[in-house]
Amino acid sequence: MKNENNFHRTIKIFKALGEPNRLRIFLALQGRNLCLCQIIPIIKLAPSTISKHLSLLVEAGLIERRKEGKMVNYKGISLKKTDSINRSLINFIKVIIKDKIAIKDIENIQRILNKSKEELCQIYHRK
Amino acid sequence: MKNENNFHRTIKIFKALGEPNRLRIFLALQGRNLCLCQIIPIIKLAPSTISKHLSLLVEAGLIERRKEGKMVNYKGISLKKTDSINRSLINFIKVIIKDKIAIKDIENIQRILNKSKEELCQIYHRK
DNA sequence: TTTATAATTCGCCAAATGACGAAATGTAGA
DNA sequence: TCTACATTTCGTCATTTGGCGAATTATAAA
Repeated sequence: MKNENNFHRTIKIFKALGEPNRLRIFLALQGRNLCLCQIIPIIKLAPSTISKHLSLLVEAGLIERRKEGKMVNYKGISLKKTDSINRSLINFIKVIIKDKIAIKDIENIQRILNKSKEELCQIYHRK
Repeated sequence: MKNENNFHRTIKIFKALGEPNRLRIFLALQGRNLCLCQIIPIIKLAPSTISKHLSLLVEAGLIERRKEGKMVNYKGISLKKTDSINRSLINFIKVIIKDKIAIKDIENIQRILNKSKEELCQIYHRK
């Protein structure tokens, strides 16, 4: 991997993860596939805001976007095909993921996964 | 170390390093002691701006401040007494430090270290 | 092809950020 | 004590960021 762009890529990564709601989204997507409608009840922000956050995380190469029908699934980058910068992020993630806020979010995710995506989408569309 | 504050501490770290000039300052201070007047010719910003950046890095626990007479020396946190978050940062640093921008800054530092601190201070005071 | 709906883009606003120069602070030496 | 000077704090400004709702896009189903 070229070192030339490491600096700018690093800035993007730090900027992306330096915002509390984005860090929470990023941690929620570790080893987990979630679509926008599932992230809304975790982060509790407007769909458009969350969508923007997700785009920034994709831009930084921290999560992956995959379209599936009408829905768009997001997940944390797979650890196998990571470059040296991403690899060094993994330890970081392992530490932060044990944090109170992250744990609370993940508990919340368990509850959300019991509901269908369709049901979750209806909640925010009906208002 | 308590996990409770990891989240907020992580935000502070990412925020601090997500700004190009601060990342450059942070990298310049890895294994190196520099005072404000030495950082000015590297980063080329107003003393007050650099001072503010340094304060943010101190706040995030990424660098240390030590007063020595009229001057204030800064250096990267020592790796020995680091906690788990800092330890996981070290790998990151090792990757970024090889970047073009960081290398250019460090070459510049070599030239600056040949000048006396007094001389460097005079440069920005005379205007 | 029309309709419903999941997500994104757009336009706006308030708050935060990064920059500067001027003023203030603190220390060393005269 | 007075002066010089290294750094920080303060006040201001332009730019960026994060939030929202409305409009748009894209896809699946009717």
